[in-house]
Amino acid sequence: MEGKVRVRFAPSPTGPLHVGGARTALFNYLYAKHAGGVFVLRFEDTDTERNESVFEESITDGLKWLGLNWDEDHYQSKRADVYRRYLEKLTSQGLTYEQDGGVYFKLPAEPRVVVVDDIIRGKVEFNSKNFDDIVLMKKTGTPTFNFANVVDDIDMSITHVIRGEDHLSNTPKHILLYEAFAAPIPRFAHLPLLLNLDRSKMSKRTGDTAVDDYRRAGYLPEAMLNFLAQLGWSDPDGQDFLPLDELVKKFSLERVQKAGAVFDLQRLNHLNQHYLMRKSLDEYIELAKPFIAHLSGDELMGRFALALIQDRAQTLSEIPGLIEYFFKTPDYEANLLVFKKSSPEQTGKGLNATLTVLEALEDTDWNQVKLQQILDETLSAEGLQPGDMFWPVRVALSGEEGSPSPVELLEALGKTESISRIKTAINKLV
RNA sequence: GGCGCCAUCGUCUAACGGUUAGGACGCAAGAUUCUCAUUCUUGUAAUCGGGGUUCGAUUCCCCGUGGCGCUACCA
Repeated sequence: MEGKVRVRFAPSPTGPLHVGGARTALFNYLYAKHAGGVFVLRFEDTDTERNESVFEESITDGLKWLGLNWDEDHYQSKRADVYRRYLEKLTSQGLTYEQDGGVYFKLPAEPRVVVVDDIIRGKVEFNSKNFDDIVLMKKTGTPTFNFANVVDDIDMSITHVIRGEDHLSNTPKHILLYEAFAAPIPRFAHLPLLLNLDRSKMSKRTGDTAVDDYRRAGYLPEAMLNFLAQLGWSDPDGQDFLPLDELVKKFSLERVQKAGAVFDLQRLNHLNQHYLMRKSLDEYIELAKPFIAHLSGDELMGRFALALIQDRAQTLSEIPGLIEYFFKTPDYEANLLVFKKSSPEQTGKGLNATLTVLEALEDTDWNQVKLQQILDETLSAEGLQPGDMFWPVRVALSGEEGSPSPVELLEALGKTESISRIKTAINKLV
């Protein structure tokens, strides 16, 4: 029987959690959970110059937000004794030497071919004659990435190394170290890189690359998860929307793409809107709260407003812009009141007729069904076109070219405010 | 420069040698008695080039081209 699957996500806390890192973490998580294995989080914090604890928090917060819970965590900064012990194993075999205060690993005297057997890419051959001796310990006394990474993967019994393709070229050096330690070599899987629109490596981008940027912009974790999962992997059944537990069930490294994948925001937006629209109103309100804290007004009306725009926002951060006019008097040009197929005269007629019937309407009848009925009746009684009435009433209430329908707005705003706004519109028109 | 990886619509991708090369995003048009959004329908658009292998290549091999990565006492 094979040993239990153990994978690791090994970020260095020199920056906030990057979307590429999140994708790597996700694939590790999916592979581990699919196999009933263990997902290890290992901070590779040996670069004391660039490490910051805020970045550790960014990484753990980001993983938690996405629901990628880890089973163990480790810090390389706390494992100096381990590296010293492993270094001694190599030194006692005469495989190392010191130079300029650093410790180096001697490459094989005779050049040889090192084969990386990659799950995604197949067998990749490298010749050791193209490498330089490997630095194991810096003169500061801390281990290098190449050394600490391999030692930890051995020491933590990592069975599968799933990481970005940018590490493929380092892998033959790592294999040489595994061999020197007479340690079992894990399976490797090098993931395609995430790319900018211009197909350059995404980590070099200047815009939003941190997971937290997207969280703050109002993206949902389930949308981000779905998006990242399908950057380099595809569901065998062609499903576009899969929750995390479904991803776990269906994931396999065999279906991972070899070519780099462009991070296309339009697709993320689409996924986000999809998940946003399907939230219950109560959930939606909770999600929206932090984004609309600055808008004050009647709570019930706020609830109405959010219900009306729920299928219109792609991100939570768009919400305040979409519901602002519910909370404050809209500002717009008078000519916006006139529909393109109408005239100022007809528009005025429509608004005045509407005002008259609304003022006569009992408070108890102030609901969408009744309002729609009454407006329809008025329309035919006055011999008006829909654009002579529905459009200007809607603009009078919202001040926007695009918005929910007039009866929805009337119900949400209530009688007093609606009538006030329609009067304002009539005055604007003359 | 050296070493390595990669190559299907604009983008994410499907098609374990035989399909009218499929889906999704985007875009365009239409329907849903005003707009926007939603929903539905339709349309748009791809196998990088050249050689092989094969009865037959998106698929296998070689060359070219292009993109990317690595080549740090960064990870």
